[in-house]
Amino acid sequence: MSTQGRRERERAEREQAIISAARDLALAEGWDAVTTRRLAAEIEYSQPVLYSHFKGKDAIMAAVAVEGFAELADALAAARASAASPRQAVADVATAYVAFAEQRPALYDAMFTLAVDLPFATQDVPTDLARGFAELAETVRPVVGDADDLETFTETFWSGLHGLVTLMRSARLRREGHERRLAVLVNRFSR
Amino acid sequence: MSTQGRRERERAEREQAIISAARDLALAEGWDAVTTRRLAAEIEYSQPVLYSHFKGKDAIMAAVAVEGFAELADALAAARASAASPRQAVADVATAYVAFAEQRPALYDAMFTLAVDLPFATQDVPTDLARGFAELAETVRPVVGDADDLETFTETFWSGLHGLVTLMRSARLRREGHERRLAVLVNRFSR
DNA sequence: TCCAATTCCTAGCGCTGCTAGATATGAGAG
DNA sequence: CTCTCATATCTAGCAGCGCTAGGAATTGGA
Repeated sequence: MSTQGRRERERAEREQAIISAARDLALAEGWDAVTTRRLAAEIEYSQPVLYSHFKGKDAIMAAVAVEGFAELADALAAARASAASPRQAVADVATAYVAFAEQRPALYDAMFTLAVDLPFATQDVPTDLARGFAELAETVRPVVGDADDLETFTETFWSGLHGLVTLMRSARLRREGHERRLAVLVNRFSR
Repeated sequence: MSTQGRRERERAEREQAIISAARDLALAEGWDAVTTRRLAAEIEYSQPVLYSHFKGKDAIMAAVAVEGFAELADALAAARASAASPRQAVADVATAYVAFAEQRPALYDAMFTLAVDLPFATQDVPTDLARGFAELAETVRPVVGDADDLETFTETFWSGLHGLVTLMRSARLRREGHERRLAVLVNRFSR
């Protein structure tokens, strides 16, 4: 009866191969280059196999995004843990957030601008996304004033980071003043 | 010799008709519904005519975005002009910015998240975009501290607004706490 | 060894942005 | 008034997309 176990394992491996291929291709050439045909060629199976694992291309992107949420949460946690002081932690976490988005732009897109629908309805996505959000919240907790509640404050700070990242990436903001803008944001949210 | 003048005029009218049709269709059904075939049907010409006016679909979206920059600048100017005090102006302009984005989501997308390439290289886009940015800058001028320079401060504030809008629109932030988040942002950037 | 169920692939649908080549239109010359 | 030529426009089609129906191959159990 181990045959069934092997099959399930192989199936799981193939599913992971699809996600990895999509991720690699997206990071290397952008999401427009990630077509179902190229993906199928990459995993050395035919196109319809993809649809036995995922409902469609959007679901594949969502799966890639899920991995991204875990990575982002880890990156933020590491930055917070190694910070010298609570105030420095805010700056370090902000820098880590921006660095994550800049180094994996396609991944960040999948997480926060594309694939609107699916992942937020499932179960494991909220876990990792919430973990990242919690890292952000714990980071700013020491600096949030009495007037604001933590959740609202965190969401607004997050929006600031997200805005900086996306506007710069779409060339609406020049790279040039980035450090200064980030400093202004951190400074404004640190008292 | 007025025939040539008439032709040029008709051609300009047709170009405007293309832009308007694209805009209306995008606002009504989203940019995915704006196909070159539907656009051609809308203006009652064949598809290739579109390509005698614009280099491609992206260029059409860019032209729609250009109109949007002018509208946004007007909306911000109106909000600033009617504000009771400098501090109130910051809140009112922020509200106007968000309202603009929420009421014309497809237009906002064309301006700030899609069509990355073209418009920022031409001449007339910077004009209206710069006008909107200048409105924002003049609004926050009274509240910017001595430590920050106006341009950096404005860009960061803008990023905050953009982040709030986009995260809410992609359902990463619930509509619910929007007013509180906007208040936090305005408050943090008003002293 | 044969059957049935599962797995997988071939082929194709309707759509997209875009374009080459043919056709219709209209202005100016004789 | 007619013919010619340039311009404007359309028909038809290409290559690619996401996705799927139906048949072929493979596999496990009787």
